Amino acid sequence: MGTVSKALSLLALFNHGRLEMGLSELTRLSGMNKATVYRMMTELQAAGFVEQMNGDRAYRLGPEVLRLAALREAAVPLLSVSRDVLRRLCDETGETSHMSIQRNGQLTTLTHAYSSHHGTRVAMEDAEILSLHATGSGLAFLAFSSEEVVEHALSAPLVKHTPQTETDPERLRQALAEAQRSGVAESVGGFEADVHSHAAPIFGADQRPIGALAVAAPVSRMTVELKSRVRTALKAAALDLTQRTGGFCPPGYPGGS
Amino acid sequence: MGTVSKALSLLALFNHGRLEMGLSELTRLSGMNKATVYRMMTELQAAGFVEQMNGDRAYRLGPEVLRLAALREAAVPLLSVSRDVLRRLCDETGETSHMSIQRNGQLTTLTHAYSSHHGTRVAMEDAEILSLHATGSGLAFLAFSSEEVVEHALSAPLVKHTPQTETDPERLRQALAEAQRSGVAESVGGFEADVHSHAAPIFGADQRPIGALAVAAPVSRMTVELKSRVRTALKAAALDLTQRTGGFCPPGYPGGS
DNA sequence: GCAAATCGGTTCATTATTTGAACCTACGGT
DNA sequence: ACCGTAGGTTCAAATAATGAACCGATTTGC
Repeated sequence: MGTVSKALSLLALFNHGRLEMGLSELTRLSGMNKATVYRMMTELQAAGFVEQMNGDRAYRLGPEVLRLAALREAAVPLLSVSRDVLRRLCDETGETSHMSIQRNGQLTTLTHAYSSHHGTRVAMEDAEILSLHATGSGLAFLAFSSEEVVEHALSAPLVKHTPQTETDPERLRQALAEAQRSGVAESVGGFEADVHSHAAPIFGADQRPIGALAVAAPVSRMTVELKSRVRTALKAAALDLTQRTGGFCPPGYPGGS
Repeated sequence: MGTVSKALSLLALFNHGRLEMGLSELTRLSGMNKATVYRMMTELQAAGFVEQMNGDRAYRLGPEVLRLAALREAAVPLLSVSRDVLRRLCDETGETSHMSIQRNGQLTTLTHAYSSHHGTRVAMEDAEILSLHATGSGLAFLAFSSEEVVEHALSAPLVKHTPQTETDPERLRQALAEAQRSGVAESVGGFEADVHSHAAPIFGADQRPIGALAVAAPVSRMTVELKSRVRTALKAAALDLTQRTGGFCPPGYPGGS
């Protein structure tokens, strides 16, 4: 692994639980030498990828990532299109919706929308990592991924996030088969208790899944009628998002050619 | 300069005019050896900072920058607060509004909002680099920056973007003095012909300016009445944004304590 | 109130990595 | 067939990364 990769791996250590980190923490988590980490952070800081605030010695992500994200959006308008699609998906279903993309074997939520239709709703945070086996999004993504990806995901230890989390590979494969048939995957309380999530995959220009679109509702509100409405709206929204971002559905995908 | 900085400088080459670049172009622009650039781009790609699409060999920014931007937003909610502030600023003035931040001596627009009040409006792109001497945003930023920053900006060759661009350092300093008094800077057709922009600075936790908030209108619509409304709304909006992002106005700033 | 631990930051000889000229193959234009 | 340019690869030489030890300042434990 080159020096550049090591430096970038420091950025990968940031997540929702660790929005700020000191030098020692970065050193511990990365397993690298303190001097090495220090020099790398100094270079990352000079480039604006991280910053150290007033007096505080902790590092946090810097403004340059915003500039790059804006440019990425200019090249591939995934977020702006998603926000539009999510807004309508929310309005149609009355529930929280969110979009996530895959990177490095992980699904990360990037944006979400809330409905004001109900007093209670499922709360979301952007940049959260979703479990592949325990969320609707994860299952929707896996259902249309290659066998190697599925095998890799299901052979790893399957975390039991809640008592309801399904961790039996055989039954998970059944869920994937069902999602392949209908185009929509679901998970009931698998990631967070009391949350029933439906999700459909988003495809890239190469017809492979790049992420997922999901609707998350409290278990108590998920009636047969709402399920039907969610599934219909979700399929249309995912197809819309795929097409408007220059993607194509694979031949076997139900509903969209 | 270390290897990491060199690799990150490759990312800095991306801008609105160059959303995608091939290996040769990157090599030429960076002035580095082709093999070096190739290895660095390979590492950046492995980390998800750039990607090469199907068959096409050109590189573009990758999905990892979106994840980092979402985390930066979680730590410092500048964009989300800005979008809210810009929306209202638009509604109040009926004109296009935008927000930009400073990085490395350059002002980059990060987000904007349009009004649907008029049939015509000033068009914006995110991630555009704003001239410091020829835009309201640039002048608003400089007006509250240190003397070294102002001197550095005004001693560099001042590009004449349009026939109306003011390039006389002496008169620009007068404009800065006026902005210091009122808290709002303006530029009439200095960056793009027929665009009249007003702007106010945004301050960080250290009381130094971090960027600017601006309203851009067609010159023909900028009446005395509208100017007055824009200036009032802008001052309130900039103060609001500064405070809601944890910033503080400097002692000498008019209007805000 | 003192000692030990921890923090961010720095040094410098050793070592491993980066570097770059040259080379390869493919492709499009003339 | 020739030339220019593209992306990608090789390997000896040169340069930059590394890490143990060290420093001063806080913080923690007792």
